[in-house]
Amino acid sequence: MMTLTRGYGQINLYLVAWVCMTAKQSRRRSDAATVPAGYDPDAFPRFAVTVDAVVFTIVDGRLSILLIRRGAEPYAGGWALPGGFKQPAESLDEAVVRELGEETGLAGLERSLVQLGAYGDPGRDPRMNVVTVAYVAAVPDIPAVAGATDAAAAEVVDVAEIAEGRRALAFDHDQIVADAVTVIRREVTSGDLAYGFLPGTFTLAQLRSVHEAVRGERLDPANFRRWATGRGDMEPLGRRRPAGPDGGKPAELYRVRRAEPG
Amino acid sequence: MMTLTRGYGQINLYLVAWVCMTAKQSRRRSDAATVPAGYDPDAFPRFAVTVDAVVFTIVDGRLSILLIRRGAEPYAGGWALPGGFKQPAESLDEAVVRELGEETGLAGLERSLVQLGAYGDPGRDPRMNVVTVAYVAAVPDIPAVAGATDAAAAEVVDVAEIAEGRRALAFDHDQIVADAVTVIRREVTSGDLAYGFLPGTFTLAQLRSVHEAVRGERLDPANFRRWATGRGDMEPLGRRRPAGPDGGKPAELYRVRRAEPG
DNA sequence: ACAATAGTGTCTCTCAGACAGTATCGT
DNA sequence: ACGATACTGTCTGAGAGACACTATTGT
Repeated sequence: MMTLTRGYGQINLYLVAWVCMTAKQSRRRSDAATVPAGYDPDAFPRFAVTVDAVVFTIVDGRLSILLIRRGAEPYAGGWALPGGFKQPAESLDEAVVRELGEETGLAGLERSLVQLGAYGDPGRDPRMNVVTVAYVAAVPDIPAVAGATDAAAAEVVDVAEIAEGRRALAFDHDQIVADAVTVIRREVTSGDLAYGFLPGTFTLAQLRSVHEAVRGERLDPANFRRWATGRGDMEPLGRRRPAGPDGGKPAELYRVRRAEPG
Repeated sequence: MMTLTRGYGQINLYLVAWVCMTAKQSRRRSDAATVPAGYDPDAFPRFAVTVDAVVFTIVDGRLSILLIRRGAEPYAGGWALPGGFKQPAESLDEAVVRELGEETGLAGLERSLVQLGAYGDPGRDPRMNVVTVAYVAAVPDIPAVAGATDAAAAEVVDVAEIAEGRRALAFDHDQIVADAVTVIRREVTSGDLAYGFLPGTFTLAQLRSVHEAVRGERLDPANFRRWATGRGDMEPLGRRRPAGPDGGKPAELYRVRRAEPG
Protein backbone atom coordinates (compact mmCIF):
# COMPACT_ATOMS: atom_id res chain seq x y z
CA MET A 1 0.00 0.00 0.00
CA MET A 2 2.86 2.36 0.59
CA THR A 3 3.91 1.91 -3.02
CA LEU A 4 0.62 2.85 -4.60
CA THR A 5 0.81 4.09 -8.11
CA ARG A 6 -0.94 7.29 -8.89
CA GLY A 7 -3.84 5.67 -10.70
CA TYR A 8 -4.66 3.30 -7.89
CA GLY A 9 -4.54 6.17 -5.47
CA GLN A 10 -7.18 7.97 -7.45
CA ILE A 11 -9.47 5.00 -7.55
CA ASN A 12 -9.08 4.46 -3.86
CA LEU A 13 -9.80 8.10 -3.22
CA TYR A 14 -13.02 8.06 -5.14
CA LEU A 15 -14.13 4.82 -3.53
CA VAL A 16 -13.25 6.17 -0.19
CA ALA A 17 -14.99 9.45 -0.80
CA TRP A 18 -18.13 7.59 -1.68
CA VAL A 19 -17.90 5.45 1.45
CA CYS A 20 -17.38 8.45 3.65
CA MET A 21 -20.17 10.36 2.02
CA THR A 22 -22.81 7.71 2.15
CA ALA A 23 -21.91 6.83 5.70
CA LYS A 24 -22.02 10.46 6.72
CA GLN A 25 -25.14 11.25 4.78
CA SER A 26 -27.10 8.39 6.25
CA ARG A 27 -26.21 9.83 9.63
CA ARG A 28 -26.62 13.50 8.88
CA ARG A 29 -29.59 14.03 6.64
CA SER A 30 -31.57 11.01 5.73
CA ASP A 31 -34.43 13.42 5.06
CA ALA A 32 -35.79 14.87 1.85
CA ALA A 33 -33.75 15.45 -1.28
CA THR A 34 -33.99 13.06 -4.14
CA VAL A 35 -31.27 13.10 -6.73
CA PRO A 36 -32.61 13.47 -10.25
CA ALA A 37 -32.29 10.41 -12.41
CA GLY A 38 -30.09 11.38 -15.33
CA TYR A 39 -28.17 14.06 -13.56
CA ASP A 40 -24.91 15.20 -15.11
CA PRO A 41 -22.47 16.81 -12.71
CA ASP A 42 -20.33 18.00 -15.59
CA ALA A 43 -23.03 20.46 -16.59
CA PHE A 44 -21.52 22.99 -14.17
CA PRO A 45 -18.07 24.56 -14.05
CA ARG A 46 -15.81 22.86 -11.57
CA PHE A 47 -13.16 24.28 -9.31
CA ALA A 48 -10.38 23.13 -7.11
CA VAL A 49 -11.06 24.14 -3.50
CA THR A 50 -8.19 24.86 -1.17
CA VAL A 51 -7.87 25.95 2.44
CA ASP A 52 -5.21 28.32 3.76
CA ALA A 53 -4.30 29.12 7.34
CA VAL A 54 -3.07 32.39 8.79
CA VAL A 55 -1.51 31.25 12.07
CA PHE A 56 -0.70 34.22 14.27
CA THR A 57 1.74 34.27 17.13
CA ILE A 58 3.70 36.94 18.93
CA VAL A 59 7.48 37.07 18.61
CA ASP A 60 9.37 39.72 20.55
CA GLY A 61 6.21 41.74 20.98
CA ARG A 62 5.44 41.73 17.28
CA LEU A 63 2.41 40.16 15.65
CA SER A 64 3.75 37.49 13.33
CA ILE A 65 2.48 34.69 11.12
CA LEU A 66 3.71 31.34 9.93
CA LEU A 67 4.76 31.11 6.28
CA ILE A 68 6.07 28.23 4.24
CA ARG A 69 8.42 28.28 1.32
CA ARG A 70 6.80 26.67 -1.68
CA GLY A 71 8.57 23.65 -3.12
CA ALA A 72 6.53 23.33 -6.30
CA GLU A 73 5.28 25.50 -9.10
CA PRO A 74 3.65 27.91 -9.27
CA TYR A 75 5.62 30.36 -7.14
CA ALA A 76 8.24 27.68 -6.39
CA GLY A 77 10.67 29.09 -3.84
CA GLY A 78 8.25 31.86 -2.90
CA TRP A 79 6.58 32.40 0.46
CA ALA A 80 2.96 31.44 0.99
CA LEU A 81 0.42 30.54 3.62
CA PRO A 82 0.29 26.89 4.62
CA GLY A 83 -2.67 25.13 3.06
CA GLY A 84 -3.78 22.71 0.43
CA PHE A 85 -6.59 21.00 -1.37
CA LYS A 86 -9.84 20.08 0.29
CA GLN A 87 -10.85 16.46 -0.16
CA PRO A 88 -14.45 15.58 -0.97
CA ALA A 89 -14.96 13.48 2.16
CA GLU A 90 -13.90 16.15 4.65
CA SER A 91 -15.35 19.44 5.76
CA LEU A 92 -13.53 22.73 5.26
CA ASP A 93 -12.73 22.83 8.96
CA GLU A 94 -11.26 19.33 8.83
CA ALA A 95 -9.31 20.12 5.68
CA VAL A 96 -7.45 23.08 7.15
CA VAL A 97 -6.54 21.14 10.29
CA ARG A 98 -5.20 18.27 8.21
CA GLU A 99 -3.24 20.46 5.81
CA LEU A 100 -1.71 22.45 8.64
CA GLY A 101 -0.57 19.23 10.27
CA GLU A 102 0.89 17.87 7.07
CA GLU A 103 2.74 20.99 6.06
CA THR A 104 3.91 22.40 9.36
CA GLY A 105 3.47 19.71 12.01
CA LEU A 106 1.14 21.97 14.00
CA ALA A 107 -1.67 19.99 15.63
CA GLY A 108 -4.47 20.53 18.09
CA LEU A 109 -5.79 23.68 16.46
CA GLU A 110 -9.32 22.35 15.88
CA ARG A 111 -10.76 24.76 18.43
CA SER A 112 -8.62 27.71 17.42
CA LEU A 113 -9.10 27.94 13.68
CA VAL A 114 -11.96 30.18 12.66
CA GLN A 115 -12.97 30.91 9.12
CA LEU A 116 -11.95 34.23 7.61
CA GLY A 117 -13.59 34.06 4.20
CA ALA A 118 -13.46 32.75 0.65
CA TYR A 119 -11.29 34.11 -2.15
CA GLY A 120 -12.19 33.22 -5.72
CA ASP A 121 -11.11 35.90 -8.15
CA PRO A 122 -10.46 34.47 -11.61
CA GLY A 123 -6.77 34.12 -12.22
CA ARG A 124 -5.74 34.10 -8.58
CA ASP A 125 -4.10 30.76 -9.33
CA PRO A 126 -2.33 30.57 -12.70
CA ARG A 127 -2.88 26.82 -12.98
CA MET A 128 -6.64 26.61 -12.92
CA ASN A 129 -9.79 27.84 -11.25
CA VAL A 130 -9.20 27.68 -7.53
CA VAL A 131 -11.40 28.98 -4.75
CA THR A 132 -9.67 29.11 -1.41
CA VAL A 133 -11.16 29.39 2.05
CA ALA A 134 -8.92 31.16 4.53
CA TYR A 135 -8.75 30.45 8.25
CA VAL A 136 -7.25 32.36 11.16
CA ALA A 137 -5.79 31.05 14.41
CA ALA A 138 -3.76 32.40 17.32
CA VAL A 139 -1.22 30.20 19.07
CA PRO A 140 1.14 30.80 22.02
CA ASP A 141 4.23 29.87 20.08
CA ILE A 142 5.26 27.88 17.03
CA PRO A 143 7.59 25.13 18.16
CA ALA A 144 10.30 23.61 15.98
CA VAL A 145 8.81 24.79 12.76
CA ALA A 146 11.08 22.62 10.66
CA GLY A 147 9.14 19.36 10.94
CA ALA A 148 7.34 19.79 7.66
CA THR A 149 6.63 17.19 5.04
CA ASP A 150 5.33 19.06 2.03
CA ALA A 151 7.02 22.36 2.58
CA ALA A 152 10.70 22.80 1.98
CA ALA A 153 10.94 25.34 4.80
CA ALA A 154 8.87 27.40 7.14
CA GLU A 155 9.38 30.71 8.89
CA VAL A 156 7.60 33.00 11.32
CA VAL A 157 7.46 36.50 9.91
CA ASP A 158 6.44 39.87 11.33
CA VAL A 159 3.17 40.94 9.69
CA ALA A 160 4.57 44.44 9.23
CA GLU A 161 7.09 42.96 6.83
CA ILE A 162 4.23 41.76 4.64
CA ALA A 163 2.02 44.81 5.04
CA GLU A 164 4.85 47.10 3.99
CA GLY A 165 5.58 45.02 0.93
CA ARG A 166 9.04 43.97 2.06
CA ARG A 167 8.05 40.34 1.68
CA ALA A 168 5.85 39.35 -1.24
CA LEU A 169 3.60 36.32 -0.97
CA ALA A 170 2.33 33.90 -3.60
CA PHE A 171 -1.16 34.07 -5.11
CA ASP A 172 -3.38 36.65 -3.37
CA HIS A 173 -2.00 35.73 0.03
CA ASP A 174 -1.00 39.34 0.73
CA GLN A 175 -4.65 40.29 0.61
CA ILE A 176 -5.65 37.36 2.80
CA VAL A 177 -3.06 38.32 5.40
CA ALA A 178 -4.19 41.93 5.35
CA ASP A 179 -7.79 40.87 5.95
CA ALA A 180 -6.70 38.47 8.69
CA VAL A 181 -4.79 41.19 10.52
CA THR A 182 -7.82 43.45 10.43
CA VAL A 183 -10.02 40.73 11.84
CA ILE A 184 -7.65 39.65 14.58
CA ARG A 185 -7.13 43.22 15.73
CA ARG A 186 -10.86 43.71 16.07
CA GLU A 187 -11.40 40.37 17.78
CA VAL A 188 -8.60 40.82 20.27
CA THR A 189 -9.62 44.39 21.07
CA SER A 190 -13.23 43.59 21.72
CA GLY A 191 -13.21 39.98 22.78
CA ASP A 192 -11.59 36.85 23.99
CA LEU A 193 -9.42 35.83 21.05
CA ALA A 194 -6.37 37.09 22.94
CA TYR A 195 -6.28 33.97 25.09
CA GLY A 196 -5.26 31.94 22.05
CA PHE A 197 -1.86 33.60 22.15
CA LEU A 198 -1.22 32.41 25.70
CA PRO A 199 -0.52 29.06 27.36
CA GLY A 200 -2.96 27.45 29.78
CA THR A 201 -1.96 29.65 32.68
CA PHE A 202 -0.73 33.18 32.31
CA THR A 203 -0.22 36.43 34.17
CA LEU A 204 -2.02 39.69 33.59
CA ALA A 205 1.22 41.17 32.28
CA GLN A 206 1.37 38.46 29.63
CA LEU A 207 -2.23 39.05 28.63
CA ARG A 208 -1.58 42.75 28.48
CA SER A 209 1.50 42.32 26.31
CA VAL A 210 -0.62 40.33 23.85
CA HIS A 211 -3.08 43.19 23.58
CA GLU A 212 -0.24 45.65 23.22
CA ALA A 213 1.39 43.64 20.44
CA VAL A 214 -1.81 43.14 18.49
CA ARG A 215 -3.17 46.64 18.95
CA GLY A 216 0.20 48.31 18.53
CA GLU A 217 -0.07 50.63 21.54
CA ARG A 218 0.90 50.73 25.18
CA LEU A 219 -1.84 50.07 27.71
CA ASP A 220 -2.08 51.30 31.29
CA PRO A 221 -1.48 48.28 33.59
CA ALA A 222 -4.00 49.44 36.19
CA ASN A 223 -6.80 50.13 33.73
CA PHE A 224 -6.09 46.93 31.85
CA ARG A 225 -6.27 44.95 35.06
CA ARG A 226 -9.72 46.29 35.84
CA TRP A 227 -10.93 45.63 32.32
CA ALA A 228 -9.58 42.08 32.19
CA THR A 229 -10.65 40.99 35.66
CA GLY A 230 -14.05 42.61 35.24
CA ARG A 231 -14.90 40.50 32.21
CA GLY A 232 -15.47 37.39 34.31
CA ASP A 233 -14.06 34.96 31.78
CA MET A 234 -10.87 34.10 33.61
CA GLU A 235 -10.12 32.94 37.14
CA PRO A 236 -7.07 33.30 39.39
CA LEU A 237 -5.04 30.44 40.85
CA GLY A 238 -2.22 30.54 43.41
CA ARG A 239 0.74 32.82 43.00
CA ARG A 240 3.79 31.65 41.14
CA ARG A 241 6.94 33.24 39.88
CA PRO A 242 7.53 33.40 36.13
CA ALA A 243 11.21 34.08 36.97
CA GLY A 244 11.47 37.72 36.09
CA PRO A 245 15.01 38.52 34.94
CA ASP A 246 15.34 41.45 37.32
CA GLY A 247 13.30 40.19 40.25
CA GLY A 248 10.06 41.94 41.01
CA LYS A 249 6.94 40.77 42.78
CA PRO A 250 5.67 37.41 41.49
CA ALA A 251 2.44 37.76 39.58
CA GLU A 252 -0.86 35.98 40.11
CA LEU A 253 -1.55 33.27 37.55
CA TYR A 254 -4.87 33.12 35.74
CA ARG A 255 -6.58 30.67 33.43
CA VAL A 256 -9.64 31.02 31.22
CA ARG A 257 -12.87 30.01 32.90
CA ARG A 258 -14.12 26.84 31.23
CA ALA A 259 -17.90 26.62 31.41
CA GLU A 260 -20.39 29.06 32.80
CA PRO A 261 -22.00 27.82 36.01
CA GLY A 262 -25.76 28.16 36.20
CA MET B 1 -23.43 -0.09 2.43
CA MET B 2 -26.34 2.10 3.37
CA THR B 3 -26.98 -0.14 6.37
CA LEU B 4 -23.52 0.20 7.89
CA THR B 5 -23.42 -0.22 11.59
CA ARG B 6 -21.70 2.51 13.49
CA GLY B 7 -18.70 0.36 14.28
CA TYR B 8 -18.03 -0.57 10.69
CA GLY B 9 -18.46 3.03 9.69
CA GLN B 10 -15.80 4.02 12.13
CA ILE B 11 -13.41 1.40 10.85
CA ASN B 12 -14.02 2.37 7.28
CA LEU B 13 -13.47 5.99 8.12
CA TYR B 14 -10.15 5.28 9.75
CA LEU B 15 -9.01 3.07 6.90
CA VAL B 16 -10.13 5.63 4.45
CA ALA B 17 -8.40 8.46 6.21
CA TRP B 18 -5.17 6.53 6.07
CA VAL B 19 -5.64 5.73 2.41
CA CYS B 20 -6.38 9.36 1.62
CA MET B 21 -3.28 10.50 3.41
CA THR B 22 -0.81 8.04 1.95
CA ALA B 23 -2.25 8.33 -1.54
CA LYS B 24 -2.13 12.06 -1.33
CA GLN B 25 1.42 12.20 -0.13
CA SER B 26 2.70 9.87 -2.82
CA ARG B 27 0.85 11.91 -5.38
CA ARG B 28 2.33 15.13 -4.19
CA ARG B 29 5.89 13.93 -4.19
CA SER B 30 5.58 12.88 -7.78
CA ASP B 31 3.99 16.22 -8.62
CA ALA B 32 6.90 18.11 -7.22
CA ALA B 33 9.13 16.45 -9.75
CA THR B 34 6.94 16.81 -12.79
CA VAL B 35 4.94 19.96 -12.32
CA PRO B 36 6.48 22.55 -14.62
CA ALA B 37 6.17 20.52 -17.79
CA GLY B 38 2.95 18.58 -18.10
CA TYR B 39 0.57 19.78 -15.44
CA ASP B 40 -2.59 17.75 -14.93
CA PRO B 41 -5.48 19.62 -13.34
CA ASP B 42 -7.37 16.38 -12.82
CA ALA B 43 -4.89 15.41 -10.13
CA PHE B 44 -6.98 17.27 -7.55
CA PRO B 45 -10.58 16.80 -6.45
CA ARG B 46 -12.94 19.22 -8.10
CA PHE B 47 -16.00 20.94 -6.74
CA ALA B 48 -18.90 22.94 -7.94
CA VAL B 49 -18.81 26.39 -6.35
CA THR B 50 -22.04 28.25 -5.71
CA VAL B 51 -22.97 31.58 -4.19
CA ASP B 52 -26.04 32.21 -2.04
CA ALA B 53 -27.51 35.50 -0.88
CA VAL B 54 -29.29 36.29 2.37
CA VAL B 55 -31.13 39.50 1.49
CA PHE B 56 -32.58 41.13 4.60
CA THR B 57 -35.35 43.66 4.71
CA ILE B 58 -37.83 44.80 7.33
CA VAL B 59 -41.54 44.04 6.89
CA ASP B 60 -43.96 45.34 9.52
CA GLY B 61 -41.14 45.81 11.98
CA ARG B 62 -39.89 42.26 11.56
CA LEU B 63 -36.51 41.23 10.20
CA SER B 64 -37.21 39.19 7.08
CA ILE B 65 -35.34 37.59 4.21
CA LEU B 66 -36.00 36.79 0.59
CA LEU B 67 -36.51 33.13 -0.28
CA ILE B 68 -37.20 31.42 -3.57
CA ARG B 69 -39.14 28.26 -4.26
CA ARG B 70 -36.94 25.76 -6.02
CA GLY B 71 -38.15 24.63 -9.44
CA ALA B 72 -35.71 21.75 -9.95
CA GLU B 73 -34.34 18.83 -8.01
CA PRO B 74 -32.98 18.48 -5.48
CA TYR B 75 -35.47 19.95 -3.01
CA ALA B 76 -37.86 20.82 -5.86
CA GLY B 77 -40.74 22.84 -4.46
CA GLY B 78 -38.82 23.60 -1.30
CA TRP B 79 -37.68 26.99 -0.09
CA ALA B 80 -34.09 28.08 -0.46
CA LEU B 81 -31.82 31.09 -0.62
CA PRO B 82 -31.40 32.65 -4.04
CA GLY B 83 -28.08 31.72 -5.58
CA GLY B 84 -26.34 29.63 -8.19
CA PHE B 85 -23.14 28.47 -9.75
CA LYS B 86 -20.06 30.61 -9.98
CA GLN B 87 -18.59 30.86 -13.46
CA PRO B 88 -14.83 30.59 -13.97
CA ALA B 89 -14.49 34.05 -15.51
CA GLU B 90 -16.20 35.96 -12.68
CA SER B 91 -15.29 36.70 -9.09
CA LEU B 92 -17.40 35.50 -6.20
CA ASP B 93 -18.71 39.01 -5.69
CA GLU B 94 -19.73 39.26 -9.32
CA ALA B 95 -21.33 35.83 -9.27
CA VAL B 96 -23.68 36.60 -6.41
CA VAL B 97 -24.78 39.88 -8.00
CA ARG B 98 -25.49 38.12 -11.28
CA GLU B 99 -27.36 35.22 -9.72
CA LEU B 100 -29.46 37.51 -7.58
CA GLY B 101 -30.43 39.47 -10.67
CA GLU B 102 -31.29 36.38 -12.63
CA GLU B 103 -33.34 34.69 -9.95
CA THR B 104 -35.10 37.59 -8.29
CA GLY B 105 -34.67 40.65 -10.49
CA LEU B 106 -32.92 42.52 -7.68
CA ALA B 107 -30.15 44.74 -9.02
CA GLY B 108 -27.78 47.40 -7.77
CA LEU B 109 -26.64 45.46 -4.74
CA GLU B 110 -22.93 45.51 -5.65
CA ARG B 111 -22.15 47.80 -2.75
CA SER B 112 -24.46 46.11 -0.28
CA LEU B 113 -23.49 42.46 -0.51
CA VAL B 114 -20.81 41.43 1.94
CA GLN B 115 -19.42 37.97 2.30
CA LEU B 116 -20.60 35.85 5.21
CA GLY B 117 -18.52 32.72 4.78
CA ALA B 118 -18.01 29.41 2.99
CA TYR B 119 -19.93 26.19 3.65
CA GLY B 120 -18.46 22.94 2.41
CA ASP B 121 -19.52 20.00 4.55
CA PRO B 122 -19.53 16.77 2.57
CA GLY B 123 -23.04 15.78 1.68
CA ARG B 124 -24.53 19.26 1.99
CA ASP B 125 -25.67 18.86 -1.62
CA PRO B 126 -26.92 15.39 -2.52
CA ARG B 127 -25.89 15.76 -6.16
CA MET B 128 -22.17 16.26 -5.85
CA ASN B 129 -19.44 18.06 -3.99
CA VAL B 130 -20.51 21.67 -3.68
CA VAL B 131 -18.86 24.45 -1.73
CA THR B 132 -21.04 27.52 -1.38
CA VAL B 133 -20.07 31.04 -0.42
CA ALA B 134 -22.82 32.95 1.36
CA TYR B 135 -23.40 36.70 1.16
CA VAL B 136 -25.49 39.10 3.23
CA ALA B 137 -27.21 42.32 2.21
CA ALA B 138 -29.75 44.74 3.65
CA VAL B 139 -32.24 46.52 1.39
CA PRO B 140 -35.02 49.06 2.07
CA ASP B 141 -37.70 46.94 0.45
CA ILE B 142 -38.06 44.14 -2.06
CA PRO B 143 -40.17 45.38 -4.96
CA ALA B 144 -42.31 43.13 -7.13
CA VAL B 145 -40.54 39.99 -6.24
CA ALA B 146 -42.17 37.95 -8.98
CA GLY B 147 -39.88 38.73 -11.90
CA ALA B 148 -37.81 35.61 -11.64
CA THR B 149 -36.42 33.34 -14.33
CA ASP B 150 -34.89 30.38 -12.57
CA ALA B 151 -37.15 30.35 -9.55
CA ALA B 152 -40.77 29.36 -9.73
CA ALA B 153 -41.71 31.81 -7.00
CA ALA B 154 -40.24 34.09 -4.36
CA GLU B 155 -41.39 35.23 -0.96
CA VAL B 156 -40.23 37.47 1.87
CA VAL B 157 -40.30 35.56 5.13
CA ASP B 158 -39.88 36.55 8.77
CA VAL B 159 -36.57 35.15 10.03
CA ALA B 160 -38.29 34.00 13.21
CA GLU B 161 -40.29 31.59 11.10
CA ILE B 162 -37.03 29.95 10.00
CA ALA B 163 -35.28 30.12 13.35
CA GLU B 164 -38.21 28.42 15.08
CA GLY B 165 -38.26 25.64 12.51
CA ARG B 166 -41.70 26.52 11.15
CA ARG B 167 -40.23 26.81 7.68
CA ALA B 168 -37.54 24.34 6.61
CA LEU B 169 -35.01 25.34 3.97
CA ALA B 170 -33.14 23.27 1.41
CA PHE B 171 -29.52 22.16 1.83
CA ASP B 172 -27.88 23.71 4.88
CA HIS B 173 -29.56 27.04 4.29
CA ASP B 174 -31.08 27.05 7.79
CA GLN B 175 -27.56 27.21 9.20
CA ILE B 176 -26.55 29.93 6.76
CA VAL B 177 -29.55 32.04 7.71
CA ALA B 178 -28.85 31.56 11.41
CA ASP B 179 -25.26 32.72 10.91
CA ALA B 180 -26.42 35.66 8.81
CA VAL B 181 -28.87 36.82 11.47
CA THR B 182 -26.14 36.73 14.09
CA VAL B 183 -23.84 38.78 11.90
CA ILE B 184 -26.40 41.36 10.91
CA ARG B 185 -27.49 41.90 14.51
CA ARG B 186 -23.91 42.56 15.53
CA GLU B 187 -23.22 44.81 12.56
CA VAL B 188 -26.37 46.87 12.98
CA THR B 189 -25.88 47.22 16.72
CA SER B 190 -22.31 48.39 16.51
CA GLY B 191 -22.06 49.97 13.11
CA ASP B 192 -23.42 51.43 9.95
CA LEU B 193 -25.08 48.45 8.30
CA ALA B 194 -28.46 49.81 9.38
CA TYR B 195 -28.45 52.40 6.59
CA GLY B 196 -28.84 49.60 4.06
CA PHE B 197 -32.41 49.09 5.23
CA LEU B 198 -33.33 52.70 4.47
CA PRO B 199 -33.85 54.78 1.33
CA GLY B 200 -31.54 57.64 0.39
CA THR B 201 -33.14 60.06 2.83
CA PHE B 202 -34.72 59.05 6.08
CA THR B 203 -35.81 60.33 9.45
CA LEU B 204 -34.35 59.46 12.80
CA ALA B 205 -37.56 57.62 13.65
CA GLN B 206 -37.09 55.41 10.62
CA LEU B 207 -33.48 54.68 11.53
CA ARG B 208 -34.54 53.93 15.06
CA SER B 209 -37.24 51.54 13.93
CA VAL B 210 -34.63 49.64 11.92
CA HIS B 211 -32.51 49.20 15.00
CA GLU B 212 -35.55 48.17 17.00
CA ALA B 213 -36.58 45.56 14.42
CA VAL B 214 -33.12 44.04 14.10
CA ARG B 215 -32.24 44.12 17.79
CA GLY B 216 -35.70 43.12 18.91
CA GLU B 217 -36.10 45.76 21.64
CA ARG B 218 -37.51 49.25 22.11
CA LEU B 219 -35.03 52.10 22.19
CA ASP B 220 -35.36 55.46 23.91
CA PRO B 221 -35.85 58.10 21.18
CA ALA B 222 -33.82 60.73 23.00
CA ASN B 223 -30.85 58.50 23.69
CA PHE B 224 -30.95 57.04 20.22
CA ARG B 225 -30.93 60.52 18.74
CA ARG B 226 -27.77 61.44 20.59
CA TRP B 227 -26.08 58.19 19.65
CA ALA B 228 -26.99 58.46 15.96
CA THR B 229 -26.22 62.14 15.48
CA GLY B 230 -23.01 61.83 17.46
CA ARG B 231 -21.56 59.26 15.09
CA GLY B 232 -20.88 61.85 12.41
CA ASP B 233 -21.69 59.59 9.47
CA MET B 234 -24.98 61.22 8.49
CA GLU B 235 -25.99 64.77 7.75
CA PRO B 236 -29.32 66.65 7.98
CA LEU B 237 -31.16 68.32 5.09
CA GLY B 238 -34.30 70.50 5.18
CA ARG B 239 -37.38 69.42 7.02
CA ARG B 240 -40.06 67.47 5.26
CA ARG B 241 -43.20 65.67 6.26
CA PRO B 242 -43.38 61.91 5.79
CA ALA B 243 -47.19 62.22 6.11
CA GLY B 244 -47.75 60.87 9.55
CA PRO B 245 -51.18 59.27 9.81
CA ASP B 246 -52.08 61.20 12.94
CA GLY B 247 -50.26 64.43 12.27
CA GLY B 248 -47.39 65.29 14.54
CA LYS B 249 -44.35 67.48 14.02
CA PRO B 250 -42.60 66.80 10.71
CA ALA B 251 -39.22 65.18 11.19
CA GLU B 252 -35.85 66.30 9.90
CA LEU B 253 -34.55 64.27 6.99
CA TYR B 254 -31.03 62.83 7.02
CA ARG B 255 -28.78 61.13 4.54
CA VAL B 256 -25.55 59.20 4.97
CA ARG B 257 -22.45 61.31 4.62
CA ARG B 258 -20.67 60.24 1.48
CA ALA B 259 -16.92 60.81 1.74
CA GLU B 260 -14.94 62.15 4.64
CA PRO B 261 -13.63 65.66 3.94
CA GLY B 262 -10.06 66.26 5.02
C1' DA C 1 19.36 50.06 50.10
C1' DC C 2 17.74 49.75 45.53
C1' DA C 3 15.58 48.43 41.23
C1' DA C 4 11.91 46.13 39.25
C1' DT C 5 7.54 44.30 38.81
C1' DA C 6 2.65 43.51 40.85
C1' DG C 7 -1.25 45.50 42.45
C1' DT C 8 -4.55 49.50 44.69
C1' DG C 9 -6.92 54.01 45.09
C1' DT C 10 -8.79 57.91 43.18
C1' DC C 11 -9.96 61.61 40.17
C1' DT C 12 -12.03 63.02 35.83
C1' DC C 13 -14.38 62.64 31.56
C1' DT C 14 -17.43 60.46 28.53
C1' DC C 15 -21.32 58.23 27.45
C1' DA C 16 -25.54 55.36 27.86
C1' DG C 17 -29.92 54.90 30.20
C1' DA C 18 -33.98 57.02 32.28
C1' DC C 19 -37.26 60.42 32.11
C1' DA C 20 -39.34 65.07 32.47
C1' DG C 21 -40.19 68.81 29.66
C1' DT C 22 -40.72 71.84 25.24
C1' DA C 23 -41.85 72.57 20.16
C1' DT C 24 -44.56 72.01 16.13
C1' DC C 25 -47.57 69.68 13.39
C1' DG C 26 -52.82 67.82 12.03
C1' DT C 27 -57.62 67.88 13.10
C1' DA D 1 -58.39 72.83 22.31
C1' DC D 2 -56.26 68.34 21.80
C1' DG D 3 -53.48 64.42 20.54
C1' DA D 4 -49.49 63.02 18.27
C1' DT D 5 -44.99 63.19 16.92
C1' DA D 6 -40.27 65.56 17.00
C1' DC D 7 -36.84 67.29 19.73
C1' DT D 8 -34.24 69.18 24.24
C1' DG D 9 -32.46 69.21 29.05
C1' DT D 10 -30.85 66.98 32.95
C1' DC D 11 -29.77 63.61 36.37
C1' DT D 12 -27.25 59.35 37.36
C1' DG D 13 -24.34 55.41 37.24
C1' DA D 14 -20.85 52.51 34.82
C1' DG D 15 -16.65 52.42 32.81
C1' DA D 16 -12.22 54.12 30.45
C1' DG D 17 -8.11 56.90 30.85
C1' DA D 18 -4.54 59.16 33.62
C1' DC D 19 -1.65 58.85 37.41
C1' DA D 20 -0.10 58.70 42.25
C1' DC D 21 0.57 55.30 45.60
C1' DT D 22 1.56 50.75 48.17
C1' DA D 23 3.32 45.79 48.20
C1' DT D 24 6.52 42.14 47.36
C1' DT D 25 10.23 40.15 45.24
C1' DG D 26 15.72 39.64 43.73
C1' DT D 27 20.29 41.52 44.06
